[in-house]
Amino acid sequence: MANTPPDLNLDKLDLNIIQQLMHDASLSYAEIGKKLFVSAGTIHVRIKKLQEAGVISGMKYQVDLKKLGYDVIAFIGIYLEKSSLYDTVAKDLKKIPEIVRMNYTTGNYSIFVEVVCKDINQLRYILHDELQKIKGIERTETILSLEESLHRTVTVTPA
Amino acid sequence: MANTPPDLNLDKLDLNIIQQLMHDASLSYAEIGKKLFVSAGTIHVRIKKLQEAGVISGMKYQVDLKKLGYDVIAFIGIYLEKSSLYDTVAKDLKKIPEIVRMNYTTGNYSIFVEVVCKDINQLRYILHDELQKIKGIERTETILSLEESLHRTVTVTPA
DNA sequence: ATTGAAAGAGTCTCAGT
DNA sequence: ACTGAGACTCTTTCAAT
Repeated sequence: MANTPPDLNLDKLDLNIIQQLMHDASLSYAEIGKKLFVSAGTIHVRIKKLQEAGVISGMKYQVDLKKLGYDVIAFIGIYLEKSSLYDTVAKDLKKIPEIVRMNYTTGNYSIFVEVVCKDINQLRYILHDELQKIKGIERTETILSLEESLHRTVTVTPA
Repeated sequence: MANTPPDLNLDKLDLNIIQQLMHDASLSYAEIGKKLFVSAGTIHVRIKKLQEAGVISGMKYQVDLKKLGYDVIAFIGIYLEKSSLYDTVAKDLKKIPEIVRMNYTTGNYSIFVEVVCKDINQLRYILHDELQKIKGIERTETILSLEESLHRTVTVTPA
């Protein structure tokens, strides 16, 4: 359960590169280098090192899911009959493709998930048909997002 | 308040391209084209069209925040004194850089936010010092993530 | 709308410092 | 560990279909 070894000896340059790439992965090495006053080759070496260390992994396009008809974002808090059922329930939840995120949590809920789906009917289907079938869930509480007013990534630049 | 015009006339090819790129933006046009049995030029034209329509926007690197020392993910449900205070409270919340996501919600809470920070001390600081200062917040409820067991994106491939 | 080829830009490797 | 230049690959444009 111990955490990943924390000290990767990342210097200011590494953190600055990460900060750039986590916001825009399309920047060229030359562009990043220019901003940070080093050559494109150096940026290349650093990025390779960061990838090998697993600090940065793949790049993904941002997709506007609303434009694809996915209008509903909901958060669902799940109460378990026994908290020892976490593993088995988690396994079943993962099979539902609309569940995009799942956290084991403290507080009221044992499991907290995020669902993205097309409309309220589909959400009802997930809540009433799919979740009800899973053994070990006592009850659920749904928080429906009416508007997502912020979605960004944390700033990692050194102080 | 009306939604974005839904019909962009996306065909199967468009959806397949989106599906590929939202998982791995580093694929070359030639690679995607090979998988989908069209030329690289066609992929290029389609991606350009999708970008202009805003269906896909920038690409971002995935960053392992744990390896950078960000060990804490928490969800905070916020109760407002009056729900009309949403705009002004939202504006103040956005100033806190550790708040990475914010939704206006139904259910128990009026506002639901996600926080990413380095340790529990920093979380306490955000809860006790930063949030307390914001006018209009009645109280908050914190859900701490002990483990993130799933984080993926919804599947958009046509049925 | 799709294709294939040519021009331009970016990545990757490596010898030198 | 950083640099700069050459080899290679990818993106971008465009004339033809």
